[in-house]
Amino acid sequence: MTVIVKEQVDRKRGSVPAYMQLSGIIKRAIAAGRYKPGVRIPAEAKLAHQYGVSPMTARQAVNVLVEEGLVRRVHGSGTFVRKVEVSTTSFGLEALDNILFDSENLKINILESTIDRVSKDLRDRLGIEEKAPVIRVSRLISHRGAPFAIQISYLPFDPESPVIENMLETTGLGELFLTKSNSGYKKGSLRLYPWVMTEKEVKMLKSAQENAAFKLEYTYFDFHDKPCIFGWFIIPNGQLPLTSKVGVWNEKAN
Amino acid sequence: MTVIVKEQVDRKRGSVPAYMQLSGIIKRAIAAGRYKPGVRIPAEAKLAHQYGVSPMTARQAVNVLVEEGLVRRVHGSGTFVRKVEVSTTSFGLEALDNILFDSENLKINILESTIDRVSKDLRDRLGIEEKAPVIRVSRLISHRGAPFAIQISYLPFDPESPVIENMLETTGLGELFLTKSNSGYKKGSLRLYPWVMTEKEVKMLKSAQENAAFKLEYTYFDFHDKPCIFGWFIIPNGQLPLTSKVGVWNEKAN
DNA sequence: TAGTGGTCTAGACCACGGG
DNA sequence: CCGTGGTCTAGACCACTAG
Repeated sequence: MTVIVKEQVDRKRGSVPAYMQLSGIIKRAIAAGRYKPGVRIPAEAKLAHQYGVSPMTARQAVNVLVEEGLVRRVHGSGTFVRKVEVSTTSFGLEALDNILFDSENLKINILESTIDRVSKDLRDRLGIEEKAPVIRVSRLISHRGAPFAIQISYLPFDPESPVIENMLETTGLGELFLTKSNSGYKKGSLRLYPWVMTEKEVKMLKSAQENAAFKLEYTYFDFHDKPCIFGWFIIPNGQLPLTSKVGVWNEKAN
Repeated sequence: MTVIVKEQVDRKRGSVPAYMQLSGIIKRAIAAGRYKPGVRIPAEAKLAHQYGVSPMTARQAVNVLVEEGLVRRVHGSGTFVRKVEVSTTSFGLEALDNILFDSENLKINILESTIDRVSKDLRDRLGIEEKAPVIRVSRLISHRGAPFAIQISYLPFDPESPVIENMLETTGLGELFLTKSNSGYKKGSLRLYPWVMTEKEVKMLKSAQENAAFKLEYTYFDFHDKPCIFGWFIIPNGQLPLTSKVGVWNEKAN
């Protein structure tokens, strides 16, 4: 006969926090199928009482599961186990960040740098007036000696700002979007597309076999909500792993 | 002379929760550039005292900003305003979900359905033994009358399970991954690639001008951690908007 | 050692949902 | 109405960082 011993929360000093232990207990119940998708898990007050913790601590435990996308709170009615579906998926750009901030292994070549009067569409994106000039810079970004991506950026030309020199001086991508005259951005908006590279792009990026790529388009705004840089990266397939996990992956760890 | 009146937290019943008001106050300070990237915001205890709320409430206010990626907590040293960078970006698949669960406007055509002995690579992904047979189903998914995506899925063939009928019966994608013999998945792993469509794919999806697409690959696991479905979607460019916002976008709203 | 965030208590009342 | 989650209190002690 198998005796199921109810898991307890261990309150010794130096142990894993109580709320993490409790969230682990619930997570294991979900992973084992004891709490099935769609069913309600015990109320927070009940969890608190059963495991001898305070309501706030029980709540914090449930918060962990909410943030992991495992359960959904419904005010007034309960907390329910979610189905494992596409919905909770999200892809982060940490991988891109790791490369862009790895300044030691990063090399940036300016391919072209021009001042142009550009299309209406582009002026709209940058929020600038009638036929004002715009700087266009295209760069080849290499990482660990291999071509990694192409970057195009557009920004309004301001004769009073030493922006061009800064743009051209940029060696680390930590400051890629940053210039000395700008202490940062207030906000940004990004969009990801699939992209078929042109022959020229394939050649520059030396990805001979492959012409599928991501196009990552960005617009960043200053503290007056004025768009001040617009552009995109072309990143060949294989350079930027976009992965995501859903459901219960770490039920063992507390 | 301009008098700056310090914002207060309004504690009337029925008003916005105190922690949301306080997070809004801090957010506006960041948006206005009063708290610049890299600098420390006031300690939680200080916030609690200054705005007349309890420490837990002040903490909850800061939690909001942490979740929005605006600040970073450093244990023992403080909470700091983050730069607006690529790092905090993440792309969600809600848009895909909205289509896949919009069963009224969804139509699914089985293009092909076969039982094969497949390559070692594929058997490894499905965690099955030596040359065991595998079901392959390819579907054309249409939404509001227009082709939306192609889906390929592989799953182990089990003669004792009525899986094939279920797969073929599937009309709504809510149950696309689900079969009657399966109450759900424990976990899943997804990966997004750029993809250049073949002529055949372009023809089926009627996206004449365009052959750039996303390839969304998935593996889902049952409650024994056994991979039980593997496959991918081919989604032409323009069908699946992947967007993300970083930085301060809603400083007005509390 | 002083100051920070991290955890936790033992309650309270409110807002919401469904019977 | 009752049970649920949502907000909130007024503290406590611990863990960590930096001077």
